[in-house]
Amino acid sequence: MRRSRAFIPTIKEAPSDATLASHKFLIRGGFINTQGAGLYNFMPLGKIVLEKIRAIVKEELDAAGCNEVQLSFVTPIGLWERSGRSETMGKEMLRIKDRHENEFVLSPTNEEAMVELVKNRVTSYKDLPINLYQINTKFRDEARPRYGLLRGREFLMKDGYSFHSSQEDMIREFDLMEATYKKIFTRLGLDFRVVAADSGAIGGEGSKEFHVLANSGEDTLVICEACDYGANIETIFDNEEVDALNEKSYEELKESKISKLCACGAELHFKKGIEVGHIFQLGTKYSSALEAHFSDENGRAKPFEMATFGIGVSRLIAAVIEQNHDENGCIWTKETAPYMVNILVSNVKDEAQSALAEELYERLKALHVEVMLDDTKERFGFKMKDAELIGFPYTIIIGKELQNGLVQIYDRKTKENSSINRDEIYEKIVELLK
RNA sequence: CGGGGUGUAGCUCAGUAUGGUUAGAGUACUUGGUUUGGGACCAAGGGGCCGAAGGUUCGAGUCCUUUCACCCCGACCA
Repeated sequence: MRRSRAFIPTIKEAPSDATLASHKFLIRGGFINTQGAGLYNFMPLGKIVLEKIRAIVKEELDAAGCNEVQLSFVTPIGLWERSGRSETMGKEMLRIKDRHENEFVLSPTNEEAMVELVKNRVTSYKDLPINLYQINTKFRDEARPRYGLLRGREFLMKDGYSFHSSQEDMIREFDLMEATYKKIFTRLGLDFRVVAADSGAIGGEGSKEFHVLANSGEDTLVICEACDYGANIETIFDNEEVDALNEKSYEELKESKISKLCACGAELHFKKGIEVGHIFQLGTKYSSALEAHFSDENGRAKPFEMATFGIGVSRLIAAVIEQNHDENGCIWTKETAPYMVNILVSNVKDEAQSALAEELYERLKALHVEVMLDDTKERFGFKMKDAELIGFPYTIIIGKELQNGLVQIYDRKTKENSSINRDEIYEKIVELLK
């Protein structure tokens, strides 16, 4: 993409309401803009990142044997009345009426709809197990949306549901999804932890959360560095005790509770996390309520054993930036960067600079490298600041050193600026991208 | 949903206690010139139903009423 043709409205000042780095930089960098409270538009850069994350989620789930579907976003209220969640989820569900005064809900999650989809279509134990997922818009009418993409009302989430003939098989799938989620977050280049969690409004027994570690995280995690143990603090302490923790008088709580939690006995640490994934063992809660049955080996009707699996896809965009940024802007990981390479022409009026940039641009495009050519007439400093704000992993600087036969590669993460002979730059950048 | 706050240029904000020329600054944008390796400088421009609706007044960005939106603290939550 040529910068001169791209719609990337970067701005110098962040909106006054943005407090988090991800919120500020995603807006300043022209990735997203605010449509209303908790509502965001994805502009070209944001859309590219969103699609990249979505693609990785899909690839790994498909590889694990899941089936992608797409459910309607608007659902009849009756669906929610049958499960009882019309009551229990309350105002979190946004209700609307059509011209006939029929009531509908903008789906906040889809257990009911997915059970209805499978009910009477999967009727035998021979058809099980089955794992269905979708990556689709959700709407939760949060009492107080905030923090940009981290807590919007409308968001993109992957929600998956598996159906089984036995609890053992459901647990097998649960473990498979845990492993799959680890692959996904590892590919995204994130530092994350899996912790024991509360099941909350979704219901169910065993549940694990996946947290991206970041100081701005809303959740507090108790983590053992020696073994795999980790838990959301909500599972260990009640609210009063959590308040006590915030006042740093937690030594006694630690003595009384935490010390008994970790089998290996090593020291436990508190860390802040952003929840980006949550997997639940549901059992038969929804299949029973909605009378979704299959026939077992003896011809007896049984409700499906179920599990459910969520990933906050749009939230992940913000999580990547919360974990990877500096004072100048975004630092994308290799799998999330909207463009891997930015070719910066310091002075577009200099024919030698432009010619080399054009040549490199065409060669990299031919290799299917995601490359931006900054061919705008801005000054060098402006372009550098812009490149840092957007967060291209590599910027090839073609500027005044070209008269000495040199160009530079600026590494966004390390901030190193290394000079390369102009004849070696193509091979060098291809090497870096491997 | 409780408590607090803010709506004035694309963005960040002055101006509102005490009503009174043609509503301001910075930034962004346009044009010209000078610059040219870290968000340049000079000059000249364009851009506002002062959130909306009523009201008081000779006169309202400013006062009154209603309403909408947004933000912050809490409670709640992927």
